[in-house]
Amino acid sequence: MTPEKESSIKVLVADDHEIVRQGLKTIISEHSDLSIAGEAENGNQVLKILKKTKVDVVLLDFDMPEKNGLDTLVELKALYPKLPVMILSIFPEDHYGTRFLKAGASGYLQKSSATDQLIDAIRKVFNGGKYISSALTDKLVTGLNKDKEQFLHESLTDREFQVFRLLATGKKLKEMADELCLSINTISTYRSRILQKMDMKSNADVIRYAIENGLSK
Amino acid sequence: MTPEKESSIKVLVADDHEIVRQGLKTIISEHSDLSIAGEAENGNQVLKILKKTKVDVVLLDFDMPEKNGLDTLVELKALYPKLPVMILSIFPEDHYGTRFLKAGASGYLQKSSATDQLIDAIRKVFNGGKYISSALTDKLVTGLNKDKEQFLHESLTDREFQVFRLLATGKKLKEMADELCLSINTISTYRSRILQKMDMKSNADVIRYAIENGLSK
DNA sequence: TGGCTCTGTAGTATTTCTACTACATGAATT
DNA sequence: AATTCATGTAGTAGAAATACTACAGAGCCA
Repeated sequence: MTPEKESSIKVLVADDHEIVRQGLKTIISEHSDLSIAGEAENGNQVLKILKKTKVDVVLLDFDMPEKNGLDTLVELKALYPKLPVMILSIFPEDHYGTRFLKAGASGYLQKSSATDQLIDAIRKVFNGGKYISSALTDKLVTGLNKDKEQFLHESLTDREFQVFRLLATGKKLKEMADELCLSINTISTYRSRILQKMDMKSNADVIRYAIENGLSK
Repeated sequence: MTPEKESSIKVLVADDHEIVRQGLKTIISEHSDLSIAGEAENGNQVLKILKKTKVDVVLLDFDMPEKNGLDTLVELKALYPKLPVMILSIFPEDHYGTRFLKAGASGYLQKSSATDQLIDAIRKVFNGGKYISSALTDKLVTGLNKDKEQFLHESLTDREFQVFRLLATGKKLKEMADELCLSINTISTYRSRILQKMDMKSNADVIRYAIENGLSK
């Protein structure tokens, strides 16, 4: 492990894939102004580490089990409003980016991005800036003036959207309820609201939509 | 980069995520009996590298753009039947594992696996073995001995296929039963047989398969 | 020719889903 | 301040899906 420098930006790496964590650690430790503050497999570990360790920037995987990126982000921002959080995801930013930025993320980066971009992004959010791709910037700018909903799913609330994603992968009510610690009936209510908002009739429509719009793989 | 040793196992790393490639390279180069033969962002690059370079094992990401893992795997095995290929995926092996093994992969590993498992797997497939989880082994023993069908759905009977198509569009049991003038229970039986034959767990899998294989608009 | 396996079919019992209803907050609007 | 709307949450009852079992005919193979 790179010896921690006093002046370096301390980065907490959170991803459930060990391989990805390894990649991030390697990339970060190759830059002398950055260092690893710690690593976490899920959102709960992130919170635990933050209690004990000084962290300057959190790199948070979107899609973690147990406690996912969005939930973790919300908690994180409640506890540490000033801590910059970068979201990492395998999905294109134009589909999910705005949701995370609204929830307080400082940036959103696809995992397929170049390492240079990652480093840039970390430095930028450390200095209080936001990091978003130019594609997303365009979308935000045009989206503010023009018709708001380019995508049907953008009208969903965060909770609804969580359920939407689970629904799209064919999860059962019970599984979703367990995962989100909610009643089966609550999930079912979300489902109804999703179908209504998106003008759909069945789970199959949701799955199809998710696949066709790259929200599910 | 680690200097290449004459005796080491040369691994080609193929993944569209630079971060993941970096992680894989780091992990591999920490083991003295392994080395990096090259890296590729997509299937075409894999083929290009193989033409010029000696490679002992290919680590292939399931989900690459331009040319995905399965397509690449098939081409690879056609050109280099003896070259061991490990599939890496973010998905649990019980969802997709068998498909890849049927197509000639030497192993299937989730990206969330421990690095030790990755190293074990590479060594094992290099020595001509197969690397699969024990959960998956059970499944295979029951299903793999038969001749491979090019498409999973080809093993369905006509009736089953009719139901398959209806299922894939999200039709309800009652609707299907009416359309085919059969009992709801009969449709349900077909559904079970479809899932069993195609190694699937839910209607969502069917819908996904149908979309991805152009069997559903 | 007897026995297997595959296919087409359906009933029963249980589990899961869904529609409908309800209520508490908090934000927005009048 | 009062009211309305959006959101997060859950209960109940009825509908739908599913698992399990069963059985008959067709074809196969030994």
